Amino acid sequence: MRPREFEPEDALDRGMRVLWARGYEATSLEDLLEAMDLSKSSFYETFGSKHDFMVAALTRYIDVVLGQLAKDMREGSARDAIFRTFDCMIPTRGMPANGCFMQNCTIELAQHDPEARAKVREGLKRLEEGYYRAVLRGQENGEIGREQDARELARFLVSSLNGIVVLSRAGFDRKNLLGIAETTLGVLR
Amino acid sequence: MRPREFEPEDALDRGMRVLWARGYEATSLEDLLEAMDLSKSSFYETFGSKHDFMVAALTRYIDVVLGQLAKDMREGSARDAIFRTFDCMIPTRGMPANGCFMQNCTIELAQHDPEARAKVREGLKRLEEGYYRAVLRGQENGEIGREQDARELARFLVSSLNGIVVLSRAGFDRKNLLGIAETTLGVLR
DNA sequence: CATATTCTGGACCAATCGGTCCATAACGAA
DNA sequence: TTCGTTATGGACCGATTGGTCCAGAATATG
Repeated sequence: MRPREFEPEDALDRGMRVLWARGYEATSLEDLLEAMDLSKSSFYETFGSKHDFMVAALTRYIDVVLGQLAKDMREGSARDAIFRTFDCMIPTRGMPANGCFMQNCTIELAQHDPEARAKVREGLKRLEEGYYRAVLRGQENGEIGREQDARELARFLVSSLNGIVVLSRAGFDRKNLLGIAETTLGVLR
Repeated sequence: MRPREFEPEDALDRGMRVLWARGYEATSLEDLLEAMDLSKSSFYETFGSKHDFMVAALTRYIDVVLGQLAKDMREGSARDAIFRTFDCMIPTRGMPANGCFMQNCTIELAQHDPEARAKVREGLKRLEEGYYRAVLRGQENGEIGREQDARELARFLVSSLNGIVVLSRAGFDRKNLLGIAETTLGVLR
């Protein structure tokens, strides 16, 4: 046996970042190979196809990024926890505003690509669950009123996060985006 | 002089719908020509290039769709007017959820394409102005409290609309999206 | 009807696309 | 060191990409 000369996960991460920044269709295989420092045969041997790779990258993004987001939301003040999810998706000034890879895939692929669509819906569901639990926790400890349905609020937060991320990709200032996030939190009363 | 055999605006509209549904990169010139019922030479003679056409389509979308949206918002109850903008961007069950062409361009193009970026920012600004005026009207006639800054609320509404549209493209039910819209309106108190 | 002008269809182009394949290099096991 | 196995680089593929160009069709004008 001859061992691989690359780490599949590292390569996946590097390739994901390219798809994230440029989009699926606008990224050529050559772009991917260059970023991943891989030969064509290694790429196809390991990942199957460009499309398969995109699905793998999306899966990993949902696991890693959204997993971390949901994990960070599990403790402390519900309002703070929720605000943090917004804060960490808002790019700091000067950083590239790549938005959210899952959102990019939603817009570019979800409507015509069943696999991408399924992944995206799974990711959105996980995000909603994270918010749902945070809202419930907030309602239990009195931070958030019980008049509004926790499920509705969770869906509202998923939508709000996506809205902010869209505007970040359009180049809105961090300051304005944080303002929107605060206005959003105003619903939780 | 020989007269044109097609109506440029009609062709622009038909082509725009294809870009809207499939995205810029995923749409080939052949796709466009077929949808527009045009020959290649007529296309290039009239629109210059695929990229120029996309900019023209985006310009027209902003003028027509967002113009209508802003116009419909100018009268009557501010809350109702704002809600209507959400309602009309939420697809009815069974209809294709193409979302918002400007949003699609934001995600797919704004970061790397300066022209698309400029158009998108102009469109978002116009949308914000529409909401701003509606919020001011609401604050003047007592529908909306004066505690919150109208500009902040306008930006929040732009963001919220975009969030809902993203979820619509992900396949969320109209019922849930309307629920999100109502929760959003709850901020206007 | 003749002519000048403009529009159209499609041949044609180089470049690039995603993907396959194989000779060879590089390693683990013996 | 030899052998068997696997990973790698790159040649190669047909299809498609966006774009150019021109011969000829169609029409307004005189």
